[in-house]
Amino acid sequence: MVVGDEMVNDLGGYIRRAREELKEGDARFSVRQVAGRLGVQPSYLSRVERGLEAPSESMLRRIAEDLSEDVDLLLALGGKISSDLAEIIRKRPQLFAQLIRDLKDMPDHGVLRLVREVRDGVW
Amino acid sequence: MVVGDEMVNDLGGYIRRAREELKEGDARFSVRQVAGRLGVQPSYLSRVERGLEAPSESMLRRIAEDLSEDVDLLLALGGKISSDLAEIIRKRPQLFAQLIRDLKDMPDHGVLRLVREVRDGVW
DNA sequence: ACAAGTGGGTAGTGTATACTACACACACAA
DNA sequence: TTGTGTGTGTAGTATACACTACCCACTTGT
Repeated sequence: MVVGDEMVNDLGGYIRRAREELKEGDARFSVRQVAGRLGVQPSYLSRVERGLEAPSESMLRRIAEDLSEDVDLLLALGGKISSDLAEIIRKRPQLFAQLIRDLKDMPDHGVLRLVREVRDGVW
Repeated sequence: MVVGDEMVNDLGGYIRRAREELKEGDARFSVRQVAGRLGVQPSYLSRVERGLEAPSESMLRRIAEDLSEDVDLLLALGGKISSDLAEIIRKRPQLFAQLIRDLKDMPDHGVLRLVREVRDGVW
């Protein structure tokens, strides 16, 4: 046993709901078949969906792809941050640390405006 | 043995330089004494400084404090991201993912301008 | 000569991570 | 009633992480 038989977060529930939804009308989304495509044991996927296991980043990526879910969201629910983002931050740690901490309490639409500004090359 | 006796990054060298510099004029910054204050074995600190060990986040925080170094920088050199930043990102993963990826290639002064904008509440 | 301090070598340890292997109980269809 | 599919329970495992404990060789001051 791994995580102490205690719930980890709501990653599992999210994955389960996503899979079950896909399963309506497509039998290829049973625990067994998804697990098969992921290359893991069905019981493992089952435990993940019940929040008893914390999958690795690469596993979460495979799950996200198979279920057509957003990778960053799934990683976040799994308590991880995409390694490419981590690398970007690690290259300029103080700069990004400052920015991110300042953005902590900014509402979504504020951050989004910033994103657009950057995108449109206002700088 | 832990890391395979191969260099991990330049975290060790950075720490060593910082410590040696402090040691000029203050004998309280020998490997032994610093290790003592950190609550670890001298040989462990020695291995860290030679890049043979990857210290935990809390250890890096203690080191940074003892040597008056920047925590975010040391964490970055150690391949980690401050857990408070990670948490901020995990709360709005897609939003921050987009922003950070867009900022990847922006020069420092560009990001800094953004930081100032946010700080001055331009939004 | 000796003590005290310097950095370093080697081995071992407890705990967590990220899984696998196999078996079980139930439901439904042929 | 056989077999095929569903999800799940339990146990075990290989590897990595983050250190500790102890010993060693060398230098420096008295």
